[in-house]
Amino acid sequence: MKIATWNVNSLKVRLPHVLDWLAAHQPDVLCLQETKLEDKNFPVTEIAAAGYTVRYSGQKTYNGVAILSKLAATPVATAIPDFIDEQKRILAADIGGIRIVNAYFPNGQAVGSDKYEYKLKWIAALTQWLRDQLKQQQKLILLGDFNIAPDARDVHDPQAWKGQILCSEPEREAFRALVALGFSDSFRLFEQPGKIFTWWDYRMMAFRRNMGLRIDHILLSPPLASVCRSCTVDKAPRKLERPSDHAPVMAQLEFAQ
DNA sequence: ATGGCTTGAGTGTCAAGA
Repeated sequence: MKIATWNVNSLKVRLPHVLDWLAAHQPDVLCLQETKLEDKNFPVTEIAAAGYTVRYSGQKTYNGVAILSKLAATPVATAIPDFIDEQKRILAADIGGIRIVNAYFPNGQAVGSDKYEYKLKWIAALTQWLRDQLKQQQKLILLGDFNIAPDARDVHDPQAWKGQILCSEPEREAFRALVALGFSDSFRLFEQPGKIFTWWDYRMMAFRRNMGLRIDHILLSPPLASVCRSCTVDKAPRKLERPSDHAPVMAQLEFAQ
C-alpha cells in the first residue's frame, strides 16, 4: 500500500500536476492540503477519470483538505470534535481497515502572535482527540502539512531558523507530544540522506539552492510502523512550471497476503 | 534591507502562506 501527502497550494492551479503524479506513482491514497476550493467547485469528475474516489472538505480562498483513494473511503470526521474552528483543516476516513487522518496544521505566522497561540491550541486539541482515536482504532495514520520542522536535521540553516516559526521549541514539543501517543515518524524509520526537505520558499531561488524545511510528515501507529518499508520525498513536481511550494511525501506499507 | 514569490478575491492592492 502506497500512501502519500501533498500540500498543493490551490488544487485549481495544481490539478494537472496532481493528475500526472497519480498516473506516474499510482498511490493507493493521496491526501491533499490547501485545496483552496469550495466543495461545489471540487474537480470530482477529473479525479474519478484518473481512477480515484475522493472525499473533501473545503472553503473559499484558504485551507481545504481532500483524500483521494482507489478503495472506498468511509467518512469519519471533518473537524476535531469539541474544538470550535471555522477553518477546514481536518479530514478523517477509514480506508481498507485503516483510519487516515489528513491534517493541515496552522502556520502560526510568527512566534507569540495570535495565530501562533491558535496553532498550539489546535495541536493540543488534535493530540487529545487522537489519544482517544488510538484506543478505538489501532491502525491509524496521521499525515499532512504539520508546519513543524521536528529537529535541526529538518532545516537547511538551523542557526538562522533557531526559535523562528515552524522551528520554535513549543512547536517541536507539541510535535513530540503527538508522536509520544505511540506514532513513528515514517521518514525517520530509515537511514536517510542529509538535507531532505518538503517545502522551499518561492522566493530567493530557494529550491535551486535547496533552502528548505521538512514540515510534511507521515506518522504511523505501531502496527503500521512495523510494516513500513520506505518513506520518500518526490522533488520532481517542485521542478515543474508553476509548482506547489511543497513536494509530495510517500510511504510504502507491506501487508502479508 | 524583514523584501524577495504565489494564490485568491476582484479590478485596488492586500492578506496569507512558511
